[in-house]
Amino acid sequence: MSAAAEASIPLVEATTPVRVRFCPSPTGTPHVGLIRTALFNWAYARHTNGKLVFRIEDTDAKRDTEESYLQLVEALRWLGMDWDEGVETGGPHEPYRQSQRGELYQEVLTKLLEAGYVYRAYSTAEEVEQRHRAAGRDPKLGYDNYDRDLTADQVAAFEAEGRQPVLRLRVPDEDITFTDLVRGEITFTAGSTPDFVVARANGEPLYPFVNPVDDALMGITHVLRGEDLLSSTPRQIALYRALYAVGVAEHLPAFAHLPYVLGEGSKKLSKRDPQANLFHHRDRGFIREGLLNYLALLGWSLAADEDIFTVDELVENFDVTDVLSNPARFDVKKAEAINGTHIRRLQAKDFRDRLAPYLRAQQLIGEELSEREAQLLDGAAPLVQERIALLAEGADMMAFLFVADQDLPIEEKAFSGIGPSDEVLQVLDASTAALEKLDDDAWGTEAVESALREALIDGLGLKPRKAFGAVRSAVSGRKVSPPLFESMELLGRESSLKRIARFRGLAEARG
RNA sequence: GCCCCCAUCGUCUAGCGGCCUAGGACACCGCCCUUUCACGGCGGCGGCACGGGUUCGAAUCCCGUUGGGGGUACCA
Repeated sequence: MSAAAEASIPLVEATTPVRVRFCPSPTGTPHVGLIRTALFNWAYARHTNGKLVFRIEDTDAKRDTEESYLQLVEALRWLGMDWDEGVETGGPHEPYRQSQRGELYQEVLTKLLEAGYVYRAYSTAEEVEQRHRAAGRDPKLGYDNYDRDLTADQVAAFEAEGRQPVLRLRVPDEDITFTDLVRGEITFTAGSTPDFVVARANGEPLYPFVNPVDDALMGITHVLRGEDLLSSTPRQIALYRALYAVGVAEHLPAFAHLPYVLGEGSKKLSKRDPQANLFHHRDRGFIREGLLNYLALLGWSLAADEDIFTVDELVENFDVTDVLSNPARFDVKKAEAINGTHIRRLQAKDFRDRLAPYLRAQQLIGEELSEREAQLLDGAAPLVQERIALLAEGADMMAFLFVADQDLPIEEKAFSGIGPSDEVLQVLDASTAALEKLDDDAWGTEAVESALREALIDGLGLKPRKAFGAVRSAVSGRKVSPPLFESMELLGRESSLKRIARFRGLAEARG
């Protein structure tokens, strides 16, 4: 167990086929930072033609939930990040949920214990602190490695007291250095890593143990994970060396610590913050192309003068070594802008299909599209596609088409800014007169436009900006709507006239 | 306290010793286009945290300071 022997664990080589993993704990709804980590792992696997393993670290029964697990799976599937081995799909290293790998951990623990890399520790936290005080050291120093070399008598005495020992790894008293793929060489000074607990007194193995053990067992070559785990790396390296010595690990994986995703201020985006919730963004109408593009931009970039790229371009160009080491703030405005660009790039049919669920969520259309609903959706989709950044906005913007004339909500703002009341009535009357002259079969965008222009611009001498405001308010109930004439064509003659009449009544009543 | 990470416009970033009087994107502000809102086009505002080195030359390398963040658990 000499230091030299431990240090001889081979590193992963450039030619080693890449095996990365995504190993979340199912505690709560998927966080965008976590998803960004998944994305980088996935992109790296695909870029290098390697494998992505999807493992679940559910060793904390108190916090893990099945619902959260299901959400994780749903999240990856929605975003199109497929995995080669893992939960749901299986693979050569099953099972992929740590809660089902207890026996494996016990075997490894036994090997380590027998080889002397792990030892039984009986000290309580209070005793450790007392010893620090007695020696004039800072009591907050952490474990003092006291139980490393207990004599047989001491052990017997503790056992006789009925004390249940935890298991600790013997961490070599030397500097631990490794080369982080995003940060370069990092050295943790000797003595800053106390012997840590690998298994509770009741035998349950802990995260700092099971995570590297599974990585070793599953042949993981590159560990791309959050920056928060950077400081646990020396412990893991120490463990890896021991695992190598007992034949469980064949190499030390390369590490890459990805920068944090920050929220407001300089704090890590909190799980409590709605911005952190992946599904919140989906519900608002982010599409996978847009969200993935934005998330990738948090720490990585494709080119100096282009922020927009496809998932394929990401995969083709992504390399962990290009990831920045400094944290990035999650900026919804920019995320939305990028999403809007991707929405505009969608094929008309594709856009229409992706919009439908958002209309359904607002109960504007049924499960099965009626002929009329399909017609409205087909007609209105191209009208909103270039004016929105989120799908939910699109549904919102075309909602007026899907409600009955008498039920159309008229926003308060729809009455303001469209001119004095008598002028509004005049505009509405002139519009009605002009539109009534159009037959049902003559009704169309062009015809409506020329009829209204003739009546309002030429007839009443109004500026276009002024002229159509009242009609827009009447037809859509809003100040802002998709293009008016197209909207009226979709709505139809009868409906358009009814809405104008209804709005006229409301406007008149208001005085 | 100790250990570790980070530091370019408000934000995300390009930059990896001379191409930088620092480029792009989002946001913001003008103007143009225009039936609203968007889209699109044009222009503007705005940054190398600070101090020392190294070098003919530093945003780029080194050291320090300051400021942020993380860890220091029988959580993950």
